[in-house]
Amino acid sequence: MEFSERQLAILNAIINDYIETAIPVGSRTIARKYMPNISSATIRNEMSDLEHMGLLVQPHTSAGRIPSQTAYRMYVNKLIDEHSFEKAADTHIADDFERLKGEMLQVVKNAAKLININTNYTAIALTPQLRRTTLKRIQLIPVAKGLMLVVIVTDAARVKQKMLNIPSNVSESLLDELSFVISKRFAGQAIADVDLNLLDGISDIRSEHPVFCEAINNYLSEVVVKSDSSDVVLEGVKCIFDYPEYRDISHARRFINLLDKKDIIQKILTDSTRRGTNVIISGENSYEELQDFSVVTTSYKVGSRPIGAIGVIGPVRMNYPRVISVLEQTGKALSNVMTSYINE
Amino acid sequence: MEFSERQLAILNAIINDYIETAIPVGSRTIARKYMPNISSATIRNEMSDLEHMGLLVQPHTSAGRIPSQTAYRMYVNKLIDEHSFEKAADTHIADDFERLKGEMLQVVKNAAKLININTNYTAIALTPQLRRTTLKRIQLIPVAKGLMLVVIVTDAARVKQKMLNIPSNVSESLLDELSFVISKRFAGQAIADVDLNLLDGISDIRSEHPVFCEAINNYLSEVVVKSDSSDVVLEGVKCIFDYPEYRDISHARRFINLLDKKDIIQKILTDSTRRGTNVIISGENSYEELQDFSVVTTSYKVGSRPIGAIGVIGPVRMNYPRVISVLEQTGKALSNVMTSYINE
DNA sequence: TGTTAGCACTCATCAATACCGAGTGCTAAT
DNA sequence: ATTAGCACTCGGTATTGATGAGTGCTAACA
Repeated sequence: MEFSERQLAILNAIINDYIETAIPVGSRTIARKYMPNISSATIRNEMSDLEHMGLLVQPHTSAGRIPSQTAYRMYVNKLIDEHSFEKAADTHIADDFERLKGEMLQVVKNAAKLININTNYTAIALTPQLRRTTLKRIQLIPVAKGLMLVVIVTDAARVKQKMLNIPSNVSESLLDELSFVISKRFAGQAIADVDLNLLDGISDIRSEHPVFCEAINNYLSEVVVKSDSSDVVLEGVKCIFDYPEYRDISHARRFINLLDKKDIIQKILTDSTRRGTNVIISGENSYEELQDFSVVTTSYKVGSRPIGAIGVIGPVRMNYPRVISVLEQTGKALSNVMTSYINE
Repeated sequence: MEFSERQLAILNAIINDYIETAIPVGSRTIARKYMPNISSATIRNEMSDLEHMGLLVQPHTSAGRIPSQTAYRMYVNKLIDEHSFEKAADTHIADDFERLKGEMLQVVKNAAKLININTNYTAIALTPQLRRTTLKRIQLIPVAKGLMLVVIVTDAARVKQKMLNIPSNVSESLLDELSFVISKRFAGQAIADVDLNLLDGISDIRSEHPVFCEAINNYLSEVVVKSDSSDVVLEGVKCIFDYPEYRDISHARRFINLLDKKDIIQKILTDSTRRGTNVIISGENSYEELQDFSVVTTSYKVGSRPIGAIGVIGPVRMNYPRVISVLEQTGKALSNVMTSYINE
């Protein structure tokens, strides 16, 4: 598809105006605000053409036009190609991070809060994923007869724990010993590679408590594969009410429903962990649940290894340049913190 | 204040009807649905009296009446006095819990989910509070140069962790040794009582690394005092949209705002941890933020020691009998799980 | 003296109606 | 190719009137 300079200018003007005001924009508005030296009639003709090309949509006759999903897509692609979002947000994110070191979960929550404040959209985030981290230490702690707590600590200072049933003849000292041996043998390796069967010198334990060893192995492989929905962080849900498209209660309802289903958010964030910055407009392609919302995400890393993702969710009419800029800045700062824990 | 039998019956009818329908109820409705053998005119007279006593409110002339805050209070007090809520909810909560054992955080989340499903109001919960639990184990884990992770495990199988800065001359083996010594010395005691200064045989460590020991002590006393907002669990936010009073966007907005400020929820739940079942109607007394909402909470325990709280938040026109019943059942089941971890 | 029928009055809600204004498409003139 | 002009569309808002649920009061009744 080919566009004239002027068509592009008009399209851009419409997108920007609509993002700002949420009101369908008409030809006179464009003429007055953006291009005073051509008449509204001319713009009308161009707009008509743009509509036939599928870039503009008219909610009803005698209303102005709004950008189509395709138009947003073009706009965002150009934005990313030209890196023209970079100057869009002048924040103190990097500085703010300096004061916010702490346990990983908290760091990610703080990141979400910063994103929320700087964009005024609902921030979403995924805490560091175990699959992409290495083991620091494992601790098996007796809790009650037949019950123990497994605590896994990773290089990203992430802690994950779970209760496991154990045979009642497993002694406390055995748990201690095993904790020590496993931690020693597998420290620094990917969680996915931890496997009791590879452990020398405990064949007696293995043969005496096969069920027990099996249970630990199972948990380890499970914890690596399944990021559960409790890994999702939300911040600033209330922000949607600031946007007129959610005046209508049914829209607001769909939004809250979406956020209530953490597994969808988790899936989106997990997907985008491997992808770097990513924009999903109105749930394009997959994600029917995201109809009428846009999601922008980016990943954060330890070194060059992506371990989690942050993002925002909001109306399709989103301030993409600002959002992308804020996310990239935050992602970078977050990666720095994560990495510094490990490489120092 | 004195009431006739009939006045009480009428008041009760109004409350029940309004809870069910959310429509101001008029004299004819009462006559038709609840007391067909007296005329609407008589009921009108009684209602007029009840209004003068401050138990009914008229949204505007020529509308029916709705119960006042005082009326709800009376109603709830009677409910609790007479234990007449007990038959209000026939659930499978206790059974459902059987299948849901796991790590504490997850158990509490599941409890919240059950409450939400069984009441259709937004469930809130506070995870087990460290101040009220005893130490199981403490682990100091080196994460980077000058940085360690403190992991505290309690008898309620709750895990809490934080990053702490440490002097760079503190060695890995020292951390290991200290972990072992502290755990051994203080296991089974209240977290609040853990104090490195009471520890024999480490005076050399104390004198060599005073800052370091201080930091640990500080963190321990801090973690006990401050339940932070990350201890709050929410489930089923979307439910408010099922109730007509939140059709109005501004009400919905206030609700979401409230939930977004976790610290208020946390405060309410912390307060009610020591109180057993507790009903706050329209934020009576304290809590201005709760204007127009009601909160019902109950605590859960290890043995007889309350360690956390669960509850619901919803419209003042709430189905109190059912909610109280569900909460008490869930609280009991939750307490059983918590206690069983420890006493077996 | 408590209860009830009857009636005038109030007011939210809803449907019908008209009007305004922003916007379009088309045509003819420049 | 551009623009001025004009008829037409249609959502939003304001107005009006009818409807009905509800009240308060009074007078009659048991």
